[in-house]
Amino acid sequence: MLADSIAKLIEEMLESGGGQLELKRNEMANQLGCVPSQISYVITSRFTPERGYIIESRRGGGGCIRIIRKQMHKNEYLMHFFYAIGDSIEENEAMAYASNLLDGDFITPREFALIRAAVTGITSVPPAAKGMVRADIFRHILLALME
Amino acid sequence: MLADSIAKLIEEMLESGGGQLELKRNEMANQLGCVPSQISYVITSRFTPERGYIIESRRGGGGCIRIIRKQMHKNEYLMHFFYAIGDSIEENEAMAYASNLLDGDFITPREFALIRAAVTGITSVPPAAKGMVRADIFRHILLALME
DNA sequence: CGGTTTGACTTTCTTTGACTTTCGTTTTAT
DNA sequence: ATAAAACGAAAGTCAAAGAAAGTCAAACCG
Repeated sequence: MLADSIAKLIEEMLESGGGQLELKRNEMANQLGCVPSQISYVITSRFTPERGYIIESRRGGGGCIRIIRKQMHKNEYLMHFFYAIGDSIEENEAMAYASNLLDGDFITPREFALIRAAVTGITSVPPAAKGMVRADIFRHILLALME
Repeated sequence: MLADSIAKLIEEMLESGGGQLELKRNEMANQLGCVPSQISYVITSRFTPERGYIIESRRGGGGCIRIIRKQMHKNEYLMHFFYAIGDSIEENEAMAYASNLLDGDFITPREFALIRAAVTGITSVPPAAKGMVRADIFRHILLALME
């Protein structure tokens, strides 16, 4: 469906733009072969404030639409962990961090279990490298939690 | 009887879809030569929540009906993936599995993002070994989801 | 009578296009 | 040279048409 593929495109652009994007309505509509108001429809029906998006726009020559995915202060907290990790981390350290996240209601018990599975599930890596791989994974997970 | 054969068809589709399916009501009715509301009747009379089914739908252009079997049994479904993985898996394969889990409501969007983070976050592993590490992690995660 | 079948009608979501508003630029009048 | 007017290029709005699923009551078997 048209609306869905536009929404997907916008989400991808948001992703690669780190939560922000600017688009030209007419241009986009042209590329997708649809009428410009279709873009408006998708934005107003899918990227609403209730779902955590801020929309700004400017009309006239050189106008555009900006979409911003709101992020909460939670991210600052997560960032704190992100920098604390360093480039290698032991299993128990990682799980201590995860416990903090759970305690602070930043993750659910299931998500906690999932993180433990990921962090302890790297059996096929040489022992010397495990710490680095763990840190890798954990940092990526933190980033995912910030979305 | 009509209702029974529709129910049978849906059950078969559920089976081959690993417990989930998406159908277009009008299309199906057309193929079976019956009125669309007959499909609705079968779904509401046979695939009820009490019998372990989740029904979702969307109206309008491109709309559809999704049926998910949740009772019989989550772990069976997860096991299916567990064995399908093998001892090495590519990123896109892994994410395809994860998408299925998401579609089937076995994981939340956040959990999906978390899995992606784990699966794509193993940058500090020699390319040749990545597949194995990924498979490791993914299997562990599946086990975690089974509780 | 109880479960089926049907079809008319409703609701929801999508698509389109005509018309409006806003903004930057360019032209014109003083 | 400057202020006003005109123009064109966006985006906004809205209503109508279209596409699908939902509802419900009447008719129809068993």
